[in-house]
Amino acid sequence: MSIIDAAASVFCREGFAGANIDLIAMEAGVSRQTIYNHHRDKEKLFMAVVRDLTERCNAGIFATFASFPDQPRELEADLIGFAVRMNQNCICNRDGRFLRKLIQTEGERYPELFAEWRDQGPGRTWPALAARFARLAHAGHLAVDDPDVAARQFLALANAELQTTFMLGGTPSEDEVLQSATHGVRTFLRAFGKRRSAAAVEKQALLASA
Amino acid sequence: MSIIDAAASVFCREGFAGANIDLIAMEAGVSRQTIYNHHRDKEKLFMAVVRDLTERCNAGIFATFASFPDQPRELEADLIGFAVRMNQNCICNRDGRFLRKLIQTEGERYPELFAEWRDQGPGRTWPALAARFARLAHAGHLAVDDPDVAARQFLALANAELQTTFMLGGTPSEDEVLQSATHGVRTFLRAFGKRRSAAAVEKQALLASA
DNA sequence: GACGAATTAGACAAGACTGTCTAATTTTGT
DNA sequence: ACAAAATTAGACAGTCTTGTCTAATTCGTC
Repeated sequence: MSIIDAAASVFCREGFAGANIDLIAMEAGVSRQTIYNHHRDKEKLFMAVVRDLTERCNAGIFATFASFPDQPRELEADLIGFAVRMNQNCICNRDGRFLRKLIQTEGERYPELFAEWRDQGPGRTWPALAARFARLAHAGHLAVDDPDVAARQFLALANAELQTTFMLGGTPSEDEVLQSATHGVRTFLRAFGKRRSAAAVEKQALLASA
Repeated sequence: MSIIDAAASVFCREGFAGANIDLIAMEAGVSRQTIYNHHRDKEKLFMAVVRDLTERCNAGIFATFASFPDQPRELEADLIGFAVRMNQNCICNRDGRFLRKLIQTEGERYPELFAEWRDQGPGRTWPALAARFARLAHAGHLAVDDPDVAARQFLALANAELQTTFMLGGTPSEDEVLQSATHGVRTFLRAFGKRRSAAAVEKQALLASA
């Protein structure tokens, strides 16, 4: 395991103050001196960890965005799939859990560092997701007035049933993720989905059975 | 400030490992020895803090539940008001912020303590809120199939726009809370509200003006 | 005012951690 | 194979923290 990975793990478990450099060195399989060679001190190491996690999470998020159903076949199923992927690849995975915890626990102590995270993370990802929903609405698949609000509500709904688990730092099971996403997307579509005419439904049923 | 209050404040700011008993004593305006007299050691003090916060938060939550619009006059406005009160009195206030942070930062370290919190907190409040929505649906004001899901989604929607602020431990402004609640309740009602007939709307308008 | 209980300041031992230093060893590039 | 660079183990000083102890002081109650 790399120094940064080991440090992320220990900082998350023990908090900044409780993290022990010797322990990080042990978990990373290097000597303490090597850590001090690469990163001047504990604080610099911590900042490197947050930067690394932010970058990796962003990469994961944008990769997942690429699978957004811009041209949905089955809107509900496609959005549920997207919500599940979002959860599994960006929110419930190691990097996501670690970054969330570090921001929650140490965010107030490092204002400028987390201002950077805010700009690079949510500041870039929310508009990108909102743009997807705007396109979906423009293509006539959704009745959305404010895409920014819709994007936030989409994820809030998809995660609605996972909050308690997230609180304690746990990882929801695949089933829980699927359940929450399914319920969330259904509610989302009850609010923003376009009622299809009876004719359209019949036509689709015919196409599906053919 | 009482010992427990000062301890809550310091534990939140610094984390368990980083919290300094001398600092807690100073902020509480007592000597360190007095703290050791009342609470055997740092860990016992920490547990007392979590228990106290859980109790106070629960009290606030149930007090706020009492203002749930069981017989709504204006469903949207009433639910927005409830969502705002929930946020201001239970989630954004001192106790709510502190308890959330302590659970997020130290939850994994004290499994049995936080199992207790889970039972006493979410385990009691979620069913209570779900029962309110079930009654509202039964009275014909909502079209809800699963009240538990609806309750979770209601709060998730009401807080959808406050997540980033919560992450960093900040307190959203009154305006932000109102905005988020308004958007959230509107979406909630688009999903679960019953379309009123034109006649019903006219009748209600007449009653209101009378 | 007097007596018992609670509180205080301060010293203290024991332990933990950070960050530095050194000298030896290993790895890397050529 | 050799030289430069990186890594290692271990010791070390300095600082901080917890939890205990003691003796003096204050507080509450009668």
